[in-house]
Amino acid sequence: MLERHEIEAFLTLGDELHFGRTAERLHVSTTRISQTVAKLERRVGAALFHRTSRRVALTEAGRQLRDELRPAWDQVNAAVRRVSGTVSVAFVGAAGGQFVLRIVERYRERHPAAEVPVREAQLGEFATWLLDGVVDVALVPYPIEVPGLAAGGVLISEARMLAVSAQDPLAARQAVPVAELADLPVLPPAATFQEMLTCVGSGRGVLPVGAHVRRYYARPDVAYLPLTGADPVEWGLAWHAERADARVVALNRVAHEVVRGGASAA
Amino acid sequence: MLERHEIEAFLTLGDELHFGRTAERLHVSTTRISQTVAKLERRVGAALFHRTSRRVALTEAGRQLRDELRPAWDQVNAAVRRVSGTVSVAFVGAAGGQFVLRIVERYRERHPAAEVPVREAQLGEFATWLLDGVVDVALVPYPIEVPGLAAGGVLISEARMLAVSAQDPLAARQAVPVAELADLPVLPPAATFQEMLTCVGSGRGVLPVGAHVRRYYARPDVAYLPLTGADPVEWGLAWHAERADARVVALNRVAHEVVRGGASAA
DNA sequence: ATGTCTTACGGAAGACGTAATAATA
DNA sequence: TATTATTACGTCTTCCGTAAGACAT
Repeated sequence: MLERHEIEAFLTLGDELHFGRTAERLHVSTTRISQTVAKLERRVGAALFHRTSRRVALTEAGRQLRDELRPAWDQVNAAVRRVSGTVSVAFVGAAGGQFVLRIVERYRERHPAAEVPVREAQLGEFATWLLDGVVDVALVPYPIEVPGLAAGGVLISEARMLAVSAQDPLAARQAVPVAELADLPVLPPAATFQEMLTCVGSGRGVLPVGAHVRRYYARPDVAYLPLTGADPVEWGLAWHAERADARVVALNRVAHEVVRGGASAA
Repeated sequence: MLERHEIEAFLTLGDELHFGRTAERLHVSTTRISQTVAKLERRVGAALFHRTSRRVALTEAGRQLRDELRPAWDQVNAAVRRVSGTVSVAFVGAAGGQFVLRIVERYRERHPAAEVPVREAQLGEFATWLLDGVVDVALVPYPIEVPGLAAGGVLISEARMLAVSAQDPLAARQAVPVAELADLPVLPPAATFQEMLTCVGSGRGVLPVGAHVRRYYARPDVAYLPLTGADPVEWGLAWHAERADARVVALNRVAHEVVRGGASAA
């Protein structure tokens, strides 16, 4: 019945309520949106938008169509994304980005039609992203303690180190036994990792980190010491348990292949 | 992502597993189906059909896509049909057809984009049709005793008459009191109305009918007599209670307007 | 040999953008 | 007057059918 470009023009205009922004999002001219929507209204036989040159609003019929069409159309697109292997991936931290890129590269070789967008997530965000469907998979530090998320198994294991201020007397030592942590001012989680390192650098506390941080977050104000006796930091993929999918298992398999193929943590 | 004609070609070919029949159903050439499906497969990045010049079958990916795409696409079309006012209507009996056509004509005036297919149903069929979604609304004799169906109110009320064989001594009388029915061989329901009238004509029994039957089913072998004292026969619209919809209420309203506007039973 | 899917190619429909116009605040 | 939607029109993609080819039974 309706053509794809009509559906997308209608739904986007229903979101934006503005022909210019709609055209921009759809990478066409505003003219096209105007004509497409007009044609769609003729076809449906009812006005879908009230519009003056100053305001755009959905009519009752438009609201009804949007409410019914949006979920259905989303499902259509989800179906083709799944069959084409399109997966969106997030990573946490700089090293994760490096590693994810290698995984995605290998995955793309096997799914040439798949689009695999990669985004960076902050430590505090990734759980929400996965649960809300912002991304399908994320490379995150284990263990995952969020209910509803599933883990794909450890991919990277790295030594745990301690980030301390370069000014701190600790910085002169070779290593710190893990038992000493109890006596040190360990920083609480913050929104971004750089933020926490800045706190470390200013001497407000210390922070246990993975070994890769030494290389990816080298700073003059922060020193990194081995945390002797500590458990290693482990990384792996995570996803929304109920939305698990042929695509995510495929991506997880590829990730483990990349690891076995000699790729190791930074 | 996918174009309408691609989706329809894919889903139809998934049904038919035959390019020729698919092309026929879609009113295009087989060439088009071949090219469209080929393009779709390139776009998705996976073969959707195994095919030789002798056999067509869905691949695993094709099966998956079909299973996910079909319900989503059906929803898209249902949304469009609802907003455009498209309704499918069935009627029972010849007089019902006349009346339904008048209702539909008026309805179409108000919903110029609506397609309103009209079909005839046999007495024994209409409930199944409504429950299965074969049609959205039906004009049927009341009362409706099928659970799950809703009634739109009496539209037509006509005198009840008795169909008897022209050979029967009864045929000579002016009328039959309803009390006498208990002593007469009333025919049980059969698949079609003509079938039952044939039984009446052959003298196997009598049949209470609505007054319009006298005019629409006049036969030399059947005579119609007033059934004095009997309740009238009532007709009205029926629909699937849970799928009730702006369209069916609109159609029901139009039907009542047509009745009030001076249109009466045959 | 026949039925069936695919490739080659010319024609038509319509999707698209630029420029000019109308309408609102 | 400035912003925004609509109309007019020419271009160009691509959808489509006919005819010929390839393939399987």
